[in-house]
Amino acid sequence: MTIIFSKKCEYGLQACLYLAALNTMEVIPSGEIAKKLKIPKEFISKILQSLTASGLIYSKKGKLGGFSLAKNPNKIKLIDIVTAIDGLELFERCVLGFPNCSPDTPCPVHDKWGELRTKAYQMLTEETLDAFAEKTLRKIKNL
Amino acid sequence: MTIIFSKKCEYGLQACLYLAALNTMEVIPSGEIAKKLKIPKEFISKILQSLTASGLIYSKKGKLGGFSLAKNPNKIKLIDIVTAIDGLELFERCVLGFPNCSPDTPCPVHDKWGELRTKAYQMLTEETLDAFAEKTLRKIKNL
DNA sequence: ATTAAATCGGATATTATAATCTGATTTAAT
DNA sequence: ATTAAATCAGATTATAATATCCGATTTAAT
Ligand code: FES
Ligand code: FES
Repeated sequence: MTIIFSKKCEYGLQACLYLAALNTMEVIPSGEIAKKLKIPKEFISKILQSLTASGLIYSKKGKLGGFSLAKNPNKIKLIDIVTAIDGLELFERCVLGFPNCSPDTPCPVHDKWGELRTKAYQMLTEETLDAFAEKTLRKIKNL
Repeated sequence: MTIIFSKKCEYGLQACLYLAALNTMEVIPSGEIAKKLKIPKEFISKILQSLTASGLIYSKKGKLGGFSLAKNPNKIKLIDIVTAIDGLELFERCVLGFPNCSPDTPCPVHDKWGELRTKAYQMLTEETLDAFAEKTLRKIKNL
């Protein structure tokens, strides 16, 4: 096994990308999100609830309720979702599992790995959700 | 949560790096490896057993038994250990969890992520265990 | 031969993640 | 008012990863 992000986080990222791609202020019920992304409805529901608590997602209760992004997609970055769900451990931990990942106590691959995870962090940081709309829609079409 | 390699794989990598750093052909009992790396003895024992089955590790049974690398450290790469324990899923899977990661059906970060994981693969591939000996010993000293 | 110390195989326990279920509440339409 | 469809909170289940335990076997030294 090998994971970058937990399933929770993967689904959270997918759902936020999807909501951003829809480019609407209307709320979308979790059932529809689950159907479009082909992921379990109850699970994505829970995840969106927690993102609502984090303030990234807005939710509307009751009939005609659902979820939408809490702010403009050009204000949300992938790293925000990762931080809210998985945290930033990935960018602080030794890739070989040794304790105390730091330049002072480097493991044999610390330098190379440090570069890569910095770039991964940049990948999640430099663009906002609106930049991904087209590619998201194209990817979702093929599910 | 966020993982690159499973604990199994992390410990396997650590143990192989340690055995390589010792630069000896003598076998080392799992108890000593566990003590030096501060990891659970029973667990690393199992992991080394499976690596023995994979042919990366040599094991000697009975009193004065233990484990050593099955070949010269300059013939073993980190990727060999990763492949044996976690497999190569990390380098084939979509980082956002979408199905069908390929240039034909790219997710929004496919291109950037593809570059990074290629470099991660290189990191695990281009050097052999002997190259890591010094740094390994220095890291282990601080545990 | 006996003992001690190790791997080995298989089962078991523990913990974390993933997924589902249940019932309460909210809200819009009839 | 009643109904329908949604979020929400909390409990529960299922599955996988992590860790430990036990008994058998192997091997070296006494
Ligand atoms: S110590 Fe291993 S990646 Fe930093
Ligand atoms: S499709 Fe997402 S990384 Fe390739």
